[in-house]
Amino acid sequence: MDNREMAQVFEKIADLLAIKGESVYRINAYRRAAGALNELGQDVEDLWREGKLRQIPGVGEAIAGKIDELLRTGKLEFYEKLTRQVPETLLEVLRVEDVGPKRAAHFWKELGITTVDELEAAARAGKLRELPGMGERSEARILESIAALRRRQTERVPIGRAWPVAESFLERLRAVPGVTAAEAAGSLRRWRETVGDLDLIAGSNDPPPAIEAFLATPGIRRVRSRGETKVSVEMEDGLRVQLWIHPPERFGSALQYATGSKAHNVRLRELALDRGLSLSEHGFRREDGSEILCKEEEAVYAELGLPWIPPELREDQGEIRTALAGRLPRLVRMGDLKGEFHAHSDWTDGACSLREMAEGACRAGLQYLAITDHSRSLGVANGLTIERLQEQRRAVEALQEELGTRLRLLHGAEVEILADGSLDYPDEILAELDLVIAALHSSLRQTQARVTERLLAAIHNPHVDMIAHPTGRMISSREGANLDMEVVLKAAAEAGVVLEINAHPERLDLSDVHARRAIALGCLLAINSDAHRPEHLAYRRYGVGVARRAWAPAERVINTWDFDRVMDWLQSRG
DNA sequence: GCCGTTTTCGGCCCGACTGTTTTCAGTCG
Repeated sequence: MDNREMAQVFEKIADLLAIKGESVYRINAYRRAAGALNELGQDVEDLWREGKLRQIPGVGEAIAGKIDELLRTGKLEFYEKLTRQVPETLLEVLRVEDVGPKRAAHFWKELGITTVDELEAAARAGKLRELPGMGERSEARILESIAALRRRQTERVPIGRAWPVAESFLERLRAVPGVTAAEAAGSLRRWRETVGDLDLIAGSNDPPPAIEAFLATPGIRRVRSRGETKVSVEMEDGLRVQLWIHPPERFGSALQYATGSKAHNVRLRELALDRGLSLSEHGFRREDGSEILCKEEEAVYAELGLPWIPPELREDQGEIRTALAGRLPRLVRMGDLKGEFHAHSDWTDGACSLREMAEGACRAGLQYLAITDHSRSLGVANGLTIERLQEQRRAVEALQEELGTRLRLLHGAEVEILADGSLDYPDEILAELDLVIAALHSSLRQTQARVTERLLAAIHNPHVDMIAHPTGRMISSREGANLDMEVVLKAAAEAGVVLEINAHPERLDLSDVHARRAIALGCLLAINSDAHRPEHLAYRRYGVGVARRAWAPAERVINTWDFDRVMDWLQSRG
């Protein structure tokens, strides 16, 4: 049982306890433990073997005991007992918007409803409106929510789709007279790999025109709620977008609050309470009731004796302690990236010529670009035979002649790690390349032992400089290989092989959690677009988001290095 | 159920919006 599966068990326990009407604090304890497991960065089973479960924040005696039982037996008697008391299918009912634990319990106990289908039938039959606290409108609202739930393909949307939608709203809002600022908040601003919905904050003393502009944005299916200062809509594809409008003098407090994460904000509130202040989206309130307004987010942190903390770190993963100690890293920024190490051309499955890719890199302000087309075994991508690879090298050299010093080209390849762990080109061919990226594209479903062994073999090949998208996952569609990541990261650190953060928004592989662990273990990282056309170079911003969430200092990301330093490094590898 | 430079018990964030209510409960973030 991996961390994610175990976290899901604890999330379910929390929901079932909520339906039972248990103490919210007990419920939250399970949610916190689930969150901690998701953010752990290493296999919980390793900590378990070392007897270190209690070191996980939010895991005490009781939950440690449950983790132990789950790992020993694969089952949990406590969970099974709960599901005998509360039907497990009610968890599905909770996913309906506007139905929380209280209503779910109510519907179940009064009407025997245990599934979404039964809830829908009851609503259509006009039975919900008869319950106390319910009425016709609540019933209609629940029917709408059920329809919206069925339209939504997935609960969370990849960040690569979310940002462009957010930007279309923000652009309109910023053009409204009286709007002093408009920013994305929530998990989008923290650059999580997927977001549940979009949270936007605007500063204005005159909300109505801002709300009008917001509602005039194309693609809205329906308005979910609309108040004086807050409005919420659902897009055609089910994505939810909400806007809060605050007076400009409170914009910083509002943005800080809405950016979260919840756990981060709870910690900040504790710090505020220590200072006799209470903190909310409206700002600080002193004990005498007077207010401290924060126009800028920096002021919120300054009031608590903290430097501004980058949103990507706000996950309650030690950022506040580190900030108090003045030890926050100088995180890598988009503007730090000087080169791209992973790009394709029409020699394989790219859409554009070498020259078009090079021009794109120049427009993106890059100093250097590595052409790394696919190797011969990747037939679907028209992988390069040795002859074509060598022909391509001459073409790259010719293009370099033309480009002069505008852009430095590297000739490399994205070389298949074959099912037996060997590489797709012989060593003497690899030795001719400026840069060798090894990658898994096939046989991802092998056992953990086998697929890990393949990757280790690649890492130990002296010609391999970098590993592309280590797990091969696709966020919306495919689980990655079941790697023993701890072993892989340690081997990469030891061999000096760079691990890619593939910036394609469907990959983001390494993930934030694994990248952070990689940094802790001493690995070097690269942020690569894996561009198949020049516009894909813009994906790098998503990779930067992942790297920042991993606490990556610029120094550890080799794209921040000058071309000369990159060449020195490659030569030192032989 | 967890946690501790306010330690082993007593805290654990808080406001907007909606709908059903004449003052509040539920949900959400």
